[in-house]
Amino acid sequence: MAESLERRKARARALVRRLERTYPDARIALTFSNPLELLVATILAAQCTDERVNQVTQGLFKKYRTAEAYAKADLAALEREVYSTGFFKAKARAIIGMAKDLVAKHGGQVPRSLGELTALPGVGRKTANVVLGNAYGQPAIAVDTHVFRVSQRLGLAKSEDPEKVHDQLCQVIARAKWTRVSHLLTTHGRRVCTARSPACPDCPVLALCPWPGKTRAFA
DNA sequence: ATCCCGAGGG
DNA sequence: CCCTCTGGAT
Repeated sequence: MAESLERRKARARALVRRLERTYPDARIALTFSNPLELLVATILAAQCTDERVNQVTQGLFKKYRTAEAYAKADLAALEREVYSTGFFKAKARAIIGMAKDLVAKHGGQVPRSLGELTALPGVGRKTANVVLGNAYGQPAIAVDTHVFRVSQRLGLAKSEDPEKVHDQLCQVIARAKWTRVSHLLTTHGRRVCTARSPACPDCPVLALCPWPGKTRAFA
């Protein structure tokens, strides 16, 4: 007999309440409210520290201020500029391709719907949801590896498919809380519920956690 | 050595 | 479903 939806929602509420009290300062690490800047910064953030993204974007955002500017950018030059964030060839290509699409199909503006965002080259489900939630104030859960892992361990989602995890989270979390929960789960994943050696003894939701592997890293 | 606030391609 | 792309942190 599977846990009922109402039961799972109640569990999720308890978890979120506790995380909310533990991480009142939880927020997205890349705080660009400008949609284009947030979009570019989020693309650069893949497999890269926030510090380095902030470092690289400082110069980048002075040079490129519009989608048109990125669309006309020299590929080799942009590759050099984003080099230290890793995946530099793919990222530079993605940014230019995305910008060309913004100019050609959206008047140089960053669109506001999930479908339009993910249709942009280089923009996937995670990046699109970051933009929706943090630049446009729409309820949106961005499933990065932290949110995925923490959701699995806390039993908020069961699937191995990130897409389904996203949907299961949306099912169990109140819509108004989506963006906030995204930040809370990411913060918890970075600070405590880490991939390799989770700090279970210090975990604020240990009592609510059904993960079979909990605390064993320290046994 | 292994993983990471991903996405596209085969 | 698998693989690849990359530097950096641990």
